[in-house]
Amino acid sequence: MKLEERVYKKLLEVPKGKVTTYGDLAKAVGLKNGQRAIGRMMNKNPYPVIVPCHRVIMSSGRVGGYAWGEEIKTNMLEREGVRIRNGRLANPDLIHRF
DNA sequence: TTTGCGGCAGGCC
DNA sequence: CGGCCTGCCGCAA
Repeated sequence: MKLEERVYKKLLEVPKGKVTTYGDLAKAVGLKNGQRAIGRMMNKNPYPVIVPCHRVIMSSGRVGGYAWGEEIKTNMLEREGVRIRNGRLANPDLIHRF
């Protein structure tokens, strides 16, 4: 199974209302410093909507980028119950742990 | 808080 | 097959 396959699968473990970070996701699949690689895979997400790539944010707490626009990403998160304040995650407890 | 540079998979020569 | 470039990051300075 390709790495990206594992990444998407891993991401499906993140429940609605919670998020994860690029770094954590990278490590979850065996990459020590593959945050950027993860972001790239998300960007080219072959399974839009099915894979909740909008639940992946930066370790700093900032929302991070999104192929369809950061606003869309933020709205989707808010709609799932993840509050965002000025581009930042309002509640750090919402970060899912693998 | 902003800046710079390291690190990684995948696609394209 | 090898090298170069890109891209939703991370962290130290």
